[in-house]
Amino acid sequence: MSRLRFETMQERQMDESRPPFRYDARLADEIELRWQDRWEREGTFHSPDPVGALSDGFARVAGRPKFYLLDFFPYPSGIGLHVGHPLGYIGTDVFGRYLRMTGHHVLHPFGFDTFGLPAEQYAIDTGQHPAVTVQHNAAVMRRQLRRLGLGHDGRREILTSDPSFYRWTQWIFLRIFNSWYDPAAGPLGRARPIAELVAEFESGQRPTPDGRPWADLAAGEQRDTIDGHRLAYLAEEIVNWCPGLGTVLADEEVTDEGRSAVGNYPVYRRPLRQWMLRITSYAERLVADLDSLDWPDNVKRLQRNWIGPPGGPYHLRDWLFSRQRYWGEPFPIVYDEADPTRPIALPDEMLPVTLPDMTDFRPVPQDDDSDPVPALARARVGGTPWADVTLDLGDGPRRYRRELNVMPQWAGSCWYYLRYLDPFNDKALVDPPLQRYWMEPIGVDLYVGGVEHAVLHLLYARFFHKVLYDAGVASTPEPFGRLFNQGYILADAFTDARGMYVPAAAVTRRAGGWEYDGQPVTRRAGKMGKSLKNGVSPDDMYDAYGADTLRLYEMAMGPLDGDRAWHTDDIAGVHRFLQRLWRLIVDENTGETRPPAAEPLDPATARLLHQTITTVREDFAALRFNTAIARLIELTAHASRMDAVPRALAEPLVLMVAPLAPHIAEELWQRLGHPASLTYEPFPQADPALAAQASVILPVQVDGKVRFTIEVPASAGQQAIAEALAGHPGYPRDDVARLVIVPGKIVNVVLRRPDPV
RNA sequence: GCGGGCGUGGCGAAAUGGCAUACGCGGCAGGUUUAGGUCCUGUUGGUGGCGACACCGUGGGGGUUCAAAUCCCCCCGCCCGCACCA
Repeated sequence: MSRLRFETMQERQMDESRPPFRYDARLADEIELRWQDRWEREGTFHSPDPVGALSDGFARVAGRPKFYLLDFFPYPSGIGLHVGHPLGYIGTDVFGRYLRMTGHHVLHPFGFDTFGLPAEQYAIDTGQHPAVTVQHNAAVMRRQLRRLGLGHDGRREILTSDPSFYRWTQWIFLRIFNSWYDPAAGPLGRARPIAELVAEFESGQRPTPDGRPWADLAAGEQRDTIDGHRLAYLAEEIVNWCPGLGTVLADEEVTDEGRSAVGNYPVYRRPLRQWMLRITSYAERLVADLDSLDWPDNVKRLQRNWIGPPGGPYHLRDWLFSRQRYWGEPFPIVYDEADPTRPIALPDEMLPVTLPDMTDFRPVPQDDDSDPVPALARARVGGTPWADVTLDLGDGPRRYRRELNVMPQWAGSCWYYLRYLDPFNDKALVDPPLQRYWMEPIGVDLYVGGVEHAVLHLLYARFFHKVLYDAGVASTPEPFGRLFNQGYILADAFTDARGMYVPAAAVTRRAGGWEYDGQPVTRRAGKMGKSLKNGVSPDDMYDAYGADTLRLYEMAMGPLDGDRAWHTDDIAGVHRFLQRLWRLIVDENTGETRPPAAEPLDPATARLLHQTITTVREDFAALRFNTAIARLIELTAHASRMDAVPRALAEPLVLMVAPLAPHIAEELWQRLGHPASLTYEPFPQADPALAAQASVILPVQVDGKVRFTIEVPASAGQQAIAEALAGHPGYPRDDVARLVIVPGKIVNVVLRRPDPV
């Protein structure tokens, strides 16, 4: 193969020149698996709640400020991860570990969005049931992410397709269905229970649309009036109906010729009766409350543009909330056989409405002029249609017909962050004290994910949250106080003379170009993936370098919010850094811990250490992991030049590396004599007195060009610097028109201009 | 078209008004090694010079300032979003 061919154990044993205890992939693998086991065994990343089922151990962290750290959860792909996927997860893990070491009580949960089209499509493609494939795929991802050493509280993991979860998605739908928006309540209005609207009509406090007394309206008219106010309602909506595929399609799935992109079937624009959510009622609040959020400006702008200009012509339309597919949340709605168009909400006690098991759940092609048939129309339970059900809704057992649409992909992701707070609660969506403890005052303290969800997911989740806020379930007006968009990992792709992609891993760098199999190839930029043959598996990186090196490399590539190009060759740099760090503390020939020197730090080392602590703290706090790594590499290089590393340097260095490369740091920390995990060890504090320079070297410019430098006491002010300058032989004293002195920074000597002739 | 963003060594990048290129890759030289690889040390923007140095240099042009990669204007190039769609 290529440069990505990894050394075998046999080859390693033949290599006698390599020190046996050098930090390499083999040693990293052993260290990492051992610490991952220990973290799991000790529940290192379990975050105790103040009350309830997960409150054990809360006393230990009771005084700490809480921090709710959250990743956009993924849908579990069947293909497995490439190294681009976990970039954001590594970033939040590094940050979470830093927060724990700076005295925060961190909640960092993780879960999977397992309902929806990607999961259903994968199941269809592989001929298996989605309930099976999502479990399998989640297990694959769970293993790959665990191998990265991510510090999640695994007890809180949720899957949106789990009935114990989607029971509450249905419960939220019922809150929406049983609410109406009162624009007169408060400055921008709020949602109120539908029962209060009924009471206002009945008492005459609120006039009916045509002015007749409420009691004079027929029962059906009363129902239609009420239903017309609900935040969830049925309406005729123009959709892309593709009979050939048996489903409605998104605009993107329809070609310019009006046919389906898949299969090239005709697509018809036609009105169909669909569930809608009245998100437009919240438009003004969704715009106004953006001002309170610490979000990237471009995401706020996208949301504002999406919702529309302020003050009335809102373009935003209500949210089409039903799908004709199988793999989604059933609606908790039935229809009376005698009145089949008016929806009836099920009571909370009848939740969850579980999705029936179906062996053939694929959409079925239809005739051109037929209506779409939801997949659930074919579901049968014990020989009878799942749709037909006998229920007692208060007036004795009657026959009803179930709603056959399911909710869209987005439903579960609109509120999952609340369920992490109380995942086992079967009495409530979330226990109010837990909701208040973790969410107040700004909601999730940091939410990290890709910018591709800048509009829809974040807008829909804000809408759900505001409904829950109006209903008194959520106590903050917004779900996500701070948002951060991590960048994407791109990778070089290469094409040969015929324009065909060649495996990027087997391309080698040549002076002035690139070659594959002895032939020159052309480099092209592209997203990492199968089609460009440039995917890199994290498993290969573990085999070649270990997880700590992979983490460090991804964090060192550049700013977390920027796109960056993957270059496997560059990993060697951070791997060498970890090898040097290891060698400071471990004798790579014997495997013995080198006894750290006991003497105090020399002033220059102390100064560098404390300056490094200062900047690394600032960098971590601002998610600038790339520059933090540069400072730590410099400090390690300095330590490498010492005969023996004093404990007072080795320990803070290991602690500062720990958020980035936690496994090797734990191992070294233990070898330095600390039996407990360093997860909750205080992050080093800088001593300003030790960080201070006695003197500084100031560059002296003459007319803007640096000519020489002077050394002055660090505390020197304008006067002292001017005096030091006057004594320097390079100072052009007779021609100075102006002297600009910026203490601690620079001096600029402005010369007199010769008189124009 | 409209809106937004970006442009710095061979490459990823750092510097947000104050010595441009920290840190890493790659390159070059040396050490270790039978050799290659690994590892270690030094060096590495361009041009000129033996050299101390000098000049040029952050896409191009102009401006503000003692001082501009950074702030302003114009131009060029590239990227993203543009409405119910996962």
